Amino acid sequence: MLIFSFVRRLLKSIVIFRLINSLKEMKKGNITIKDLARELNVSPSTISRALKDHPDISPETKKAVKELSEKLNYQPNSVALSLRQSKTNTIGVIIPEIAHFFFSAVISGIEDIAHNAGYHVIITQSNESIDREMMNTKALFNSRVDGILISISRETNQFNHLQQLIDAGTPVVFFDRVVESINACKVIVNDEQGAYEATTHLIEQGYYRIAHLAGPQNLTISNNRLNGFKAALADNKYMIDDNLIKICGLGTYEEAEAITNELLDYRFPPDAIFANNDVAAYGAMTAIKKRGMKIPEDIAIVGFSNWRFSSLIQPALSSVTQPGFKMGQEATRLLMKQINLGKDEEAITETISLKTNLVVRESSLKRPSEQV
Amino acid sequence: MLIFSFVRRLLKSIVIFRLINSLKEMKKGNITIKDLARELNVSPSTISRALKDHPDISPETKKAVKELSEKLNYQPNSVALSLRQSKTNTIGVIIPEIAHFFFSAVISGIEDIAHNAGYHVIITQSNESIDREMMNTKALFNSRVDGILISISRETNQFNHLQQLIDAGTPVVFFDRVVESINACKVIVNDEQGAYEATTHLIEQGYYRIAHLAGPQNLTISNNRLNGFKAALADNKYMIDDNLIKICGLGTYEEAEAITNELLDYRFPPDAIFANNDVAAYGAMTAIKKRGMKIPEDIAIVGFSNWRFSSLIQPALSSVTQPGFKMGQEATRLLMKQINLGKDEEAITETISLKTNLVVRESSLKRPSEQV
DNA sequence: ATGAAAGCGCTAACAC
DNA sequence: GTGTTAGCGCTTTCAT
Repeated sequence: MLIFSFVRRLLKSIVIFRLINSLKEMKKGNITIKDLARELNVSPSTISRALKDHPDISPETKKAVKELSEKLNYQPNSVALSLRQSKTNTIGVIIPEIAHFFFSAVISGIEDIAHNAGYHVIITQSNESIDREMMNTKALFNSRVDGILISISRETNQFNHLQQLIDAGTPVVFFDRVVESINACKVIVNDEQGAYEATTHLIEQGYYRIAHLAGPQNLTISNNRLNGFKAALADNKYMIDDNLIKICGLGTYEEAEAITNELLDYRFPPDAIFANNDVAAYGAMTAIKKRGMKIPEDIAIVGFSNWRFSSLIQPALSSVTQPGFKMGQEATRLLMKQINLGKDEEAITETISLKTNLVVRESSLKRPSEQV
Repeated sequence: MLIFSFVRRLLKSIVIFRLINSLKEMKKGNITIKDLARELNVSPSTISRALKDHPDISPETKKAVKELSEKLNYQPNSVALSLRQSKTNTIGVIIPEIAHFFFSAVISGIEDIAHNAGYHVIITQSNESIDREMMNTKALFNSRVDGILISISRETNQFNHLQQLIDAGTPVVFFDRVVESINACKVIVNDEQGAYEATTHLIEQGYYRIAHLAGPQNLTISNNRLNGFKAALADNKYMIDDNLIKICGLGTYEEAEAITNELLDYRFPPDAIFANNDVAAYGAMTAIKKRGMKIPEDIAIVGFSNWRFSSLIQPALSSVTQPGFKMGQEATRLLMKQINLGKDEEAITETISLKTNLVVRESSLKRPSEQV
């Protein structure tokens, strides 16, 4: 009688214990290795080893551990792991703007490679502000990301925060908007070649008075594009007419519109315009349309493209597009290479230059000879 | 003499120690609280407290600590913090596709709110695959993110992984593509109202035979849009002609093109088309153009928009656009609310329905009365 | 084949 | 006002 009662109480307390236990687990859903250990009467280390198929562990133990972990839906805590191994399996990305076709394509490429390599991707945007870029660099560093991919903001004119990052040993890869003066891995678009191709294409189509709406000359990309433009003219024995090269320093489409109007007012106006970017192309298009002129019958346009206005101009105009997805992929590959570098191997500082794509819209380019 | 020599040796050893120390720090750039403590001959806890302006710490100590931490550029290790507080200050996002205008706008909205709340954002994409979606859910859970924002993949037809997540206590907010059967926070677009507005707009412009290219009727959104369309007709005392409602089940533009051709072959063809999505709109546009008909002189089109084809149709056609940025913001706000909920407060399960925007292109809509 | 113990970097309850 | 200690969850020597 007494024994019976004792056993009953024991059972009851066990049941209650289990109940409380599972309730607790329900509530915070965080089963740990300790929990498994307690349940199976082994030490945490055994669980840890069993879960990773360590050869020392007996098959029975392994089986038991795996079954229980399955049953309780044990999920390892990556944060603890990160702390232990000083490795987060996470990379950080800093870009000027997310909702931008080019950059979202880049992110997609980054995620593609990172995911396959077992890495997470933390996205931050600088919104073209250097302050925010600095905050993001610091925050990502504090999160101990294993590497950082960055395209600098338009405002960024000093680079201490980036140099510090590199000096602290964080692998960094720059893409698209890179810092010339920093010795690091970079992935860029071959703007010069893109501009060269676009201009050559215009020439091949028979255009002979091609203007260029250039970007601010302190930006490397603007300069490269201008150089590509000039090189194409030179290689085709065209004269370089400085009156047909106009710098749009503000970057607004109103400016481009005004400048295009100047060009159109020439006694011998251009028959084609190569625009440094889509904003300029849009401005040019606006000016032309307002005059009741037709594209491409009266004048052709090709522009480097970019998201903000692309939905407005892409269908109408030919463009030189940047390979965003590929850029994301290549940058991430480069980063992975650096991350997996042995401690004592020397850092790599490769620069990859990607080709642009020339997208020709029939409606925007015709041989003048085919015009009425 | 002897004393002098001793002092010199002492100084020398100190200098060497410092040198080695700073070299070590240079190499891995990871100054810890312990390092600061050792340097200042205080305990780590004092450093910790001094850095967070704990009232117990003397002003002098605080000053010394802050100066040193500044000098050595100490950066707290967020991983350790996360482990300690079981809080990562990170939220996870699972979307079908990143390089999609709508979704990148959503991400941007998410990052906006998250950043201001001091959170990081981890982006993962499911690529419309349920397997990958499940992997991502698990990986994010393992990373112990403080909450998850998700738009389910097109393939997702069972929801255990999501229900488990919620049961485990992870705050979850669904957006755009939500799961009806799960009780959780959701942010959606009011498709019915959007369709209603677009249709009403066509009616107001004087169109009187409006066809609808509908989507597969198992998708809630298609159904909602169809309902909005019908409601607008009904409210304007238009007859609902089932012959003018065509379901495009495949979702290809070729299908939409073929169906549009059917419509155009009617003895009394429609004078306007309201397309369930941009693919359908594009198909309709193609069919119309191939017949040499003009938009909108011969027939008008309005479509729900979405990125893939938007650069092709947006400039030409009016559209109903989804507020991606705002959706990201609202979803994140909702998530933050849940995260900041006291342990014992009951979960919230709010649903927010956002308005669409009707974007009217002059070139795509004219009063028939103004036609020749 | 398994356990005990230390430690990744930080904080907070508890001493003194 | 400051130090000691324990512990977040996990791995990994070193014992046994």
